Amino acid sequence: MSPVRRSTVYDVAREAGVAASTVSRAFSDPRRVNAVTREHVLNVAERLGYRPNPLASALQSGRTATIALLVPDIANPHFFGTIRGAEARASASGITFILGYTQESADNEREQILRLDRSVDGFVLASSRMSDATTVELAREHNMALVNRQVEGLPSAIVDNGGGSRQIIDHLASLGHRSVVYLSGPEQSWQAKERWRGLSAAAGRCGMAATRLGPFSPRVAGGAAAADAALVSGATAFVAHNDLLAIGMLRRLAERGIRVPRDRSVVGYDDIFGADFCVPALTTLAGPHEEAGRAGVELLLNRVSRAAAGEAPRQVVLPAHLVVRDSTGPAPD
Amino acid sequence: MSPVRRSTVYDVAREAGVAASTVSRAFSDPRRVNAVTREHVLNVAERLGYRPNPLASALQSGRTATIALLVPDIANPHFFGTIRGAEARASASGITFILGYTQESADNEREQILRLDRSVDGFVLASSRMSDATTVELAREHNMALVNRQVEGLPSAIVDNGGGSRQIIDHLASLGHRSVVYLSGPEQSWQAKERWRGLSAAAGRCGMAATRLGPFSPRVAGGAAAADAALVSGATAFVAHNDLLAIGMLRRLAERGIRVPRDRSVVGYDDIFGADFCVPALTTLAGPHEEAGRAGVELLLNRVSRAAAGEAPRQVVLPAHLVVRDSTGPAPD
DNA sequence: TCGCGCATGGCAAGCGATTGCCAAAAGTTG
DNA sequence: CAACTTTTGGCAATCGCTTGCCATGCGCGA
Repeated sequence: MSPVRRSTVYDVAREAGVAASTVSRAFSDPRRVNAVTREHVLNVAERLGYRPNPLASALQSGRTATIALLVPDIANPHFFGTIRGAEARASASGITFILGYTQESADNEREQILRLDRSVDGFVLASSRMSDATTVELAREHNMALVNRQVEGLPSAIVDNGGGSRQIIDHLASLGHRSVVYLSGPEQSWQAKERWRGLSAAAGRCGMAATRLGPFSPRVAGGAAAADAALVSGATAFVAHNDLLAIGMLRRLAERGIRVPRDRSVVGYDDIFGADFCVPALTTLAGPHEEAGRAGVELLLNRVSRAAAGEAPRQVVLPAHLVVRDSTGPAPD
Repeated sequence: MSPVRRSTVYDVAREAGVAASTVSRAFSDPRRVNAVTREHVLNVAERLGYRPNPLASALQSGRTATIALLVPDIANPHFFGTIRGAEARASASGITFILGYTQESADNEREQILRLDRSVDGFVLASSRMSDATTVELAREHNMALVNRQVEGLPSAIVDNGGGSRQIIDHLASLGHRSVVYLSGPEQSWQAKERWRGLSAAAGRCGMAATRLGPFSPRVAGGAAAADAALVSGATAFVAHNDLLAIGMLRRLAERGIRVPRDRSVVGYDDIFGADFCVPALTTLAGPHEEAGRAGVELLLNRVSRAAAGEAPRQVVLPAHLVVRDSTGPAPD
């Protein structure tokens, strides 16, 4: 492997007949060095195959040009959009992208932040499971932005599932449904709360009965329990915490001989890969999750400059929209 | 954010009444310091909330406790298994995990390796698009392991798609098919070559006609072109480069009124999320991809010690197995 | 001609750990 | 008890870059 000695600022400096500081500035602060000198230094550097050592640079300057994205569950296709968007935005700025997996645990999340602290310039937390208090406290010492979670005083980018839930209710209401049950996700999930808040508020407005069951494991495997519970509830429309759960429910309902959408309607959230080709194709609340990931990184990168300018952190809200497919239909008699 | 001054070895040293070197050793080389002293140092460190700065440590020691996984395409669910496995194995060893996305480009891959070089202890390349020559050359200066790609002299972990392809042919042959067409993936894809090699060899052995078409974009969107081309070929069995392509083909075939599996049979590779609930459910060659990701990291971590012991790099081959679902059936008359 | 300011480059002190080497203390052995 | 080994801790150099501060030289106005 690497028995090769990489060249350093000093090698370049010697070869170019300047001081190391000049080499450093030629790369990082062009205005600080004469254009001719700079050109010369860059040429020599090129010839020697010099690349600045990011570790040494970070150690001295405190800037790592690296960010970390922490997600609760790598297995969940829902996060792929966020991951892609975040990675793309980071690499567009030449920033190294660390992916951390917190296993749906707030402690784990906290631990990763502490561990990575010095190695990154900041964190993007996707669907963070930490309490508001813990989050705020950590934010005092660590640069961070949230995705699909809002906490007072912190920059965040969310897909408006709360508001979007209204679209679900309107859709169901127009199909004649009078009762809906929400199959809830993890208890610490801010999104689960938002979704329920949106659903119950909208249901209230149009006189529809709304109940909540759960929590259920937000995976395909959780669908069986959710479907059974939903059937017992007597509601005609089932809204699942996410598409994985919804797909699992569809499967269970089919097993039990319940016809969707004739007997019951099913709605999910996220519009994940597969939502369009499961059977029946799933009606679901889609959102620009890739965009949210991108925005999360953007907010993080801007945070320091905004704070310096005395501006408040931004809370970006991206619109969600309902994709109507085959899993919803008129309420049964 | 972080106006806080983190404590350093020196703070701990002063507070504990020892030298900084002792503090350092208390953490990294326990045998080198008396058990009582060590305990004391650790207590003081704990009290001061000391955490070693990984950057400073890496700069001096050359060890970063970080690895990078490079994948061609974050959007492809096929890689999720690999990513999960690799992440899990890395974090089990307390190793920071960098995810890089190479956009199916060999140049990009190379550039990332050069860029990250000093920041990581090594690279795991998943389905690398680089030529053997480039790979070997880079491997001289960089610690790396391959997943789903074999190159002479480098450690690798692959899912045996070449061998597994025989299972596909056997399955199709037993259903009476006499001709098969392979809808190929990216030209630089080693896997695509392996799959075709396996298919054509096995087909030859049982007197089945095998042809190859393509390359096609290995995504759902590529399925339409692939399906149309496959139909023209006249073969009764279609083997797609991966499940995404296969799902796209199923969709196109349905549009065109071709019934699967009655009129044609379709097989994919990877058994991705969704392969079991698309319609018809997809027959596909499944493999332990998570395991492959894990093994890739494992090989990387062991590489240095094995090289020191004069052992040759290992080439791990993990078995694939055919999952028969509804997209394959008896050959039409 | 003198003085002043600005552009440019160099010096050297860090950043926070690791580690080779040395010395003192403690333990072993005959 | 002398001589020798082993254990343990400290010193100080080092990893490669950044950056505050100083020195030089030049242009330019008065």
